Order: sequence, then structure tokens, then C-alpha cells
Amino acid sequence: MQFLPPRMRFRLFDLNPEQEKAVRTIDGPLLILAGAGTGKTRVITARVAYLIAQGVAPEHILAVTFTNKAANEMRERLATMVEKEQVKRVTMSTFHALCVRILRGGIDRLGYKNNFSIYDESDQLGLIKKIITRTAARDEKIDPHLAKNLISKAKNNGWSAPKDDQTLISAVFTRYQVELKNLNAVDFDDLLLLTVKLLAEHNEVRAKWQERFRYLMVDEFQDTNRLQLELVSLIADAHKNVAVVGDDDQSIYGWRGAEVSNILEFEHHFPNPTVVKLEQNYRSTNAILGTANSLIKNNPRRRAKQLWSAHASGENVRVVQMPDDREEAKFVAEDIQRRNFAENVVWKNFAVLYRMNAQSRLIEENLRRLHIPYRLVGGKSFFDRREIKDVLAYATCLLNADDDVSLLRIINTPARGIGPAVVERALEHSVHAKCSLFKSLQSPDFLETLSVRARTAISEFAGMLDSFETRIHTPLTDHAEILRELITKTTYLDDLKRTCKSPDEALDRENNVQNIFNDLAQYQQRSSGGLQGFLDEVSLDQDREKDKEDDQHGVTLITLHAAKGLEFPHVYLIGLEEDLLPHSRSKIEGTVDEERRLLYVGITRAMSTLTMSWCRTRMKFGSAAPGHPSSFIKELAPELIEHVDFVKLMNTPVQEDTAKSRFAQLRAALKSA
DNA sequence: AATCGTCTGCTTTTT
DNA sequence: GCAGACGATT
Repeated sequence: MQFLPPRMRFRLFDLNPEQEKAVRTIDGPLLILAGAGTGKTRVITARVAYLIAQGVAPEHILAVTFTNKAANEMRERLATMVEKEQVKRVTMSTFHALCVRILRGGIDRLGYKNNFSIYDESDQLGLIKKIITRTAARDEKIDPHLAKNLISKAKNNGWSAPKDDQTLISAVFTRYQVELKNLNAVDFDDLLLLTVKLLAEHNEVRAKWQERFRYLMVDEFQDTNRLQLELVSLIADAHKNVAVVGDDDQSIYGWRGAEVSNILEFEHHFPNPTVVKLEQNYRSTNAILGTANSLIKNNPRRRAKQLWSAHASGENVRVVQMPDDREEAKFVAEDIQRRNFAENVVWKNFAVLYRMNAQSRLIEENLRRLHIPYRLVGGKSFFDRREIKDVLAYATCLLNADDDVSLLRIINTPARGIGPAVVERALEHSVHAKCSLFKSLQSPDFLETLSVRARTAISEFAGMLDSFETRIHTPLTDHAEILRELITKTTYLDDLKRTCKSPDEALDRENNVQNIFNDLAQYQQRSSGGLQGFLDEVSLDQDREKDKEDDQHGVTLITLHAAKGLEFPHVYLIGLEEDLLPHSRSKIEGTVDEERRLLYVGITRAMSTLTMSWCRTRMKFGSAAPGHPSSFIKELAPELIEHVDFVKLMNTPVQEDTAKSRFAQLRAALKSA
């Protein structure tokens, strides 16, 4: 072994033999099959540290993740093992952020401009709606959401827009791609698609990035789609030093285009890999782990593995039968309260997991009733708020004046006399003249067709944008200040507050806008990317606000999907009913295996206790519907499960002279279970 | 231009 | 049961 800094030596000593093998294998393809809770993140970070200790320059290391959160965590972990200066030089980013970086320096080779805008889902949807109503399918009923999903699926499979416009959908697809290019905009799928195209078709670009990233690591490999695999292959092709970490049993994003086959058939994509299996779980009791194992072994097509734990067997897993969803929520809230009181468990050690967001409401109500703090993960993003999107659209227009979608968003917000009729004519002109909407607004041909009033309004607006655009491109300017001035000058903020229903709402929205300015100012302190870099970061990290705001001390309410990668001492998994988990649509679509994995992910989040529940009736779409236990329940190892019938417990006679209430008795019964 | 009412149609959602 | 979309109303 070569010289290692003392701290490094200690870390390696900390690893189990398989983990150590994964860390020490640095050349050639490496597949790390990391079961739930087997110390995956530790292995990745230790491996990066090891590479550096072995003399690999940090610049040559690339670690790709799916979320910014994971990337940040990894970076923080690495900082405890490696000198700060070196950590900075390692590239740790999401697939999408990596693509933006590659594209900002070379997308012009594909006919886009390097200042392209990034469209999120709602921008995408807006554009598709516009296309559907304005062009191909005026009368046909074509669902914009469906169209969006189909286009996304097509792109993820690496298809370009089809040549034939036979079907309505392909006409929309073709049109959509053309419009995006005209707008100098790319959607999330394009980030991958165009990066793959750029690297595949331009040898010098590919060579540059291959030379740069000689050691490649990919986290959550089971979630990669076709394009992501292709991207990895393209970069790794020169040196073949590609290490992937993943768990086929935790593949739950098939519906988003993830290909389990990428990990199942890793050998096919990268011949003769070293394969390491991490099977020692450091998270859960053996009762929980055994329950998880018994469930997942019912799945075909998987890499056989047997998780084990050095922990004690622990409490049995409870499966509770409830009369209805209201009782279920009440029970969960009260059981959490009981355990908090009796066992002194702090709130943040609890999580309630469910299949659908709608299930959180009853839980919320009951927690609130008992004054138990909670944090709801998911739901509406900060960046989906109207005022945020508006301000960002103003910013985008300054950088990419050709971005019609952003321009349309703000052209009459606040109202400035450029109404729908005028906008309509401007759009027509831009189509005819084959130029962007903004160019039309500045075109004398167009302006002279308008009334004096409209002409004045447009000239004023275009002139204002133009002058701010010039300022933003002047070197050494404060972009936050410029944006603030623009928003002030347009009286956007005053108008926003005026249209609010309550003073509270007005205050909230104003705060949101101020937050954006502050964020941008902060961004400028730490980065030289300017407004462009800030917008990139914002569009690629919707959660960046969340962690700051969150009280970290409450009970976590979270969907099974969003819970992947997290762990909690006490987990409540609710709604284990047939047609909810597995979801009814999974049977039609033939994806029950994925539902089983979803439950597996849920079970393996639990460290010390796990309670699952199902209801005999549940409110569905406003009315009560009968419920049946999930077919997954009978797959669980019976010897590790304690079945509890809530109603039966309630009906057991209570001794008159007992001071205990019925609930106290119930609690006692449940606790001993 | 904004607001109100009625209709519809329903998983999950890392970027 | 509720949000989101759309059309009628002032």
C-alpha cells in the first residue's frame, strides 16, 4: 500500500472487507451492488478519497448523482477525509448540472446559442399547449400532459423528433422541438439528449471531456435511463474507469424512464467488471430486514442478495388492521405521541410513509390536533410560486431575449397595455418574419400596423428591456441590483401586492421576491457565474430553499418514492391496501414488481420499529370505498409479523376498577405486540 | 381585466 | 374532496 495520510488509513480500517474491496478497486469497470443501508455513500466518498490518496488528480474525478442533495452530502462527507482545497477540485454533480456545464461550452456546435434557457415542466407544458391550440390540433382533443409525457419518453429513449407527421402527437413533437430551438431553449430531457449528441458527434469535444474525467462514479445507477447510460459510456469509453453503485431492488422510477436493465445487465455495457456486493446492513433490526427480504424475494429478475445485520432481532413488525382511514390517522398520531412520551423519542425520529400525497392530509390533521410538529416533504415547490416564476422570467429575458415563453409570461405582467389581441398579432408577425417575439416588438414593420397606444406601450416595454439587457452584459455589474431595479421600475411588486387577497398573502409574496434578490446576491458572493449561473442553479435545484426553511425537528410525512435514501428509527407505513399499494394502475401496466420494490424501500427505511396499517374502508374521491389488505402482506415472513386488529382490541372488555382508559390498555397491548 | 362558478377527473415526480 | 381549467359575468 502506498502512503496514505493518517486519517485516510483510519477510514479504510473502518470499512468491512467488501466495502474495502469496492474502495480499493480503482481500475476498470466496477459494479457495486449496495443493498439498502449498507453504507453506500460512505463507500463512494471513501473511494474518491482513496483515488486522491493514490495520486489521482482531483480534477480527473467525476461523481454523478441524481439529486443536488446527494451531491452536497457527498461533498460534505468527503471534506472530512480530504483537504478542502482538493475537495473543491473534484467534480460532484447531478447528471443535469453536468450536462449544463458541457452544453454551455459547446452547444453552439448543435445550432443553439450558448446562452440557452432551461425550461422546467411548466414552461414545457405552456409551450406544448400553445402548439396544440395554435397549430396542428386545434379541434382535436389532445391532452397536453399526455403529449408532454410522450415527448419526454421519446427523448429518453434517444429518439429525435420523428420525420413523419402522421399522427397528431408526432406533429406536436416535431413542432415542439423546432420551437424550442427557435426559442434557444432546452428542456430537462434535452440537457441529456443534446449532451449525448454533442459528445457522440464531435470527437474533439468528447476527447476533451474524456481526458478531463478519467475516473467516473455513478450513484443510484438503477435509476439511470438510456440517455444517462449513454452519457456515462461516452465519457468512460477512453479509460473504462467507471464505478457504478446501485441496488436493483430499489429501482422505483421505471415510470420515469429508468431502466433496471442498466444495472441488471451491467456486464453487457461494460465487459468484465469487478463485482462487489455489499450485504451487511448497518441500519435496521433483523426483524425489519427479514421482513424486507421475505417480500423482495418474490420479485423475478433481480440480482440475488441476502441482507444481514449484526443488530439484534428487535421488535416484531406490526401489521395493524383499521376500520377506516380516519381511525388509521388517529392511531398513527396517537401512537407517535405515546412513544414520544413513554420512550422519550424525539419527533424527528418518526416518519409516516404513504403511496400518495393525498394520504398526508388526515395524518396532518391528527398531528396538528395533538400539537405534534411535523414536516411535509414534497408538495408545492418554492419555485412553482407565481411571483417567483415571474421574477425569474424577467431575469431570463435579459439573458436570452429570444425566449418567447419567458417574454410572454411578463409581457403584460403587470398590465401595461399590451393585451392578448396585440400579443396575438406580435406572435403572428414573429412567425412570418421567422424571428423571435422580442425582435418583432422592435420591428418597425410590425409597429406601424398598430394603434398609437399599443405602439407606445410596446416601444416603452421593449426599450426598457433593451436598456437593462445592455446593463447586465456590462462587465463588473451587480446583477442582483439590476434585477431589483428592473422589478421596481416595472412596478411589478406593487402590482403583485395590490392583487393579493389578504395582507398576509401580500407579505408572503413580497418576502418570496425579496428572497430571490437575496439569494442572487449571495450567489454572486460565492460564484462568478452571474445571473446565468444563478438561473442554472435555480432551475436545476428546486429544493435549494427547502432545507433552510424546514424545522428539522418534526415528524416526517413523506411519499415512499421521496423516502428513498432516508432512514428513521420509527416508521409508520400506511395504506397497505390492494389497489393503493400495489396501485391499481400498476396491475394494468404490469408494474407490480416495481410496487413491491416501493414497499421494500419503505420497509428498509426503518431502523428500530416498523408499523404497517391497512383499512377496511377508505375515502376515495369523496366517498367511502371498501379496502382489502395488500397482497404484499401475505408475502411477509409470518414469524416476524405481529398482526393486530384494532377493532378487536377496542372491544376487549375493560375492567371497571382499572384506572386505565381503554386507550391506555390498547396502547399497552400494542406496545407489547 | 378580474373574479366567480361549474365542470372534470384523478400515482409516484430525483432534474 | 379538491384542484385546476375554462367560460360567463361584471
